[in-house]
Amino acid sequence: MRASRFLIATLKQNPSDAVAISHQLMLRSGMIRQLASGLYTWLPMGLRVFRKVEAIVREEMDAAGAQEVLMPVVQPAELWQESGRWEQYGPELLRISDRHDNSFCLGPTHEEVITDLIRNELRSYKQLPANFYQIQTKFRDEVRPRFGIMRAREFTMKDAYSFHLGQPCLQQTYERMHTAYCNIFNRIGLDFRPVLADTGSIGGSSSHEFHVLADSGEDDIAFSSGSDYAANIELAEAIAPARPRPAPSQELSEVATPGQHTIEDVSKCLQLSPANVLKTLIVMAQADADGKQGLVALVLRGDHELNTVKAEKQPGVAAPLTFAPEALIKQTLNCSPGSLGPVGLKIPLLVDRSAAAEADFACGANRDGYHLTGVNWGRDLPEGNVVDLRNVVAGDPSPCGQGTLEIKRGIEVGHIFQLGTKYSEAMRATVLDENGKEQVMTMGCYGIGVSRVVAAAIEQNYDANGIIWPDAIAPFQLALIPINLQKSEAVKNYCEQLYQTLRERGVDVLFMDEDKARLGVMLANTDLMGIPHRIVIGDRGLEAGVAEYKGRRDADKQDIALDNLLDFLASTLAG
RNA sequence: CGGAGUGUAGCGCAGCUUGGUAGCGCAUCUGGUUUGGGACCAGAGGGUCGGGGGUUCGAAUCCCUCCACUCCGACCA
Repeated sequence: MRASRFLIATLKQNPSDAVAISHQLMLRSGMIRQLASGLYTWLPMGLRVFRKVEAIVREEMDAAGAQEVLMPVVQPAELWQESGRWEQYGPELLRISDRHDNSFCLGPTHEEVITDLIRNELRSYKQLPANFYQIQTKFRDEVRPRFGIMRAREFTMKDAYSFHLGQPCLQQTYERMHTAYCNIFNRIGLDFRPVLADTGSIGGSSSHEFHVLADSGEDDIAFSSGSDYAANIELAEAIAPARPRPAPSQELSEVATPGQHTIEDVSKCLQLSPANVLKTLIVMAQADADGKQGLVALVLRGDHELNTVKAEKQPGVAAPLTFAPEALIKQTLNCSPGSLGPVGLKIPLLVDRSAAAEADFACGANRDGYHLTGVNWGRDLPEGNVVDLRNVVAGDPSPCGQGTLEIKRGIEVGHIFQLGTKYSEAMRATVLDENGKEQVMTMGCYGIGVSRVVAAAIEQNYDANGIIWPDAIAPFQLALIPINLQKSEAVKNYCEQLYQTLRERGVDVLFMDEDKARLGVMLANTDLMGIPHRIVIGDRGLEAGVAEYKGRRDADKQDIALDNLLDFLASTLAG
């Protein structure tokens, strides 16, 4: 490609409303422009990257035996009513009406449409397993779009849906997709991890997320130092401490702690470590048959953080997890939240494993302005109902039994689920089995955020000068930069010839052929755009028989003999 | 949805308190000088000052109202 015929829309200044690195660099390098909140146009430069990601995803999905389809973005309300999600899905689902006043939505995902298709097209168990995918625009009316492409309202997703008779068959395809996803992210060249994940609102049993590791990620991922165990922190199990609980050594006593409400205040005041001060959180209980909601107390060590996903899965706890309003706590328990404790509390108690292993601990006295010290489970209050309630922290023993946990930030770029029969059941997607009996199909679904991968790749690969693309998805592999193109016939002839040769060899080369372009501007632009390799050709070099080469990550440039240049590039670009 | 903020040339901003000819830097165009790491000189073009309403002789500036966008939080495949 000739730069003179290609939109290079780089910006020197950073647009003021971009915060995330990828958002800033995508705007500055001329990859995208914002149209409205959460809506972006892909410029030629950005689209080249996008297409390369798409191509890799497509190749690996095809190789894994999936078939490509393309389903509409606009979907009839009837299908969503059939699955029950027309009501379940919140305002994220953009609902629209046509001129006949029929209801539709913009698809945030395509389970309903594919299930509808498949129930009509597949009749026999002999056609299973089957896996269909598409690369399609999705729309989710996010409460707060942010970070540019990373969390846009309109985005592109590769979504695949598999159909099976029975769990074992689903398991096989699931594993095949797991492998395909690893292949995809390896080929793109990202540092990523598959991690165990919560299934969230899509439902189903087993689930893995694929995370690109980057400090700017929105998710916390827990890894074992001793095995390949990795899980989203939402899910990572905090196992009970290995050491047995020490025997009580102190007497129970009540101390005045006026005005001390937070764990920090109380532990300072009592001169105890926060780990030895238990906190008591009051949440709403599941409604009983009459629709009445009581309260449940959650007890954790002061230095630990409540894991809401774990808490709302506990029997008796309302989902979604809702903290009890302060007024209700005062009315029911006669005490403010800052002085609550598990001793003598008249509501159900759920005790975190680590909290249950504390002896001689402090906690609220259930009397405003007072705390208890020297409290011991079994002696001063009944052993509670001990469960896993907290977020793991770095240094915790890994639930796999080997090593300790380490925590890193990740950007979720892929998610695979075993859906089971949630949609096929609701929408009666069945086939005849070998006995001629109707069987509901078991489903899996597998997503990759194609547009988000582009942003995530930047979050993981940039420096002060701009983007550093992994070779596999760079908009151009090589920048060809002439010095004094308009003055030097020698430079012009050499570059034109090299450009032709490289094109014939299939190299994605960007020839910076604009007459008046200055060297500094070209170098700054190609760095900003993240082109992984560059060659500079000037009169001095030509006279000396060399071209200057620099890799985007290299500290120094190097001279390459012109005789050697094509071979050098062939091996460098391949590697 | 709660809190905060911003809308003035393609981008980044000043001007608003105290109403009186709409400015600066970058970018763009023309001419010239330059040319080995984001040049310089001279000139030019480009604005419904987010929209509507009001006050006033006069509104970017004061008042009312609507809209858009951003940030923090809550939320989230």
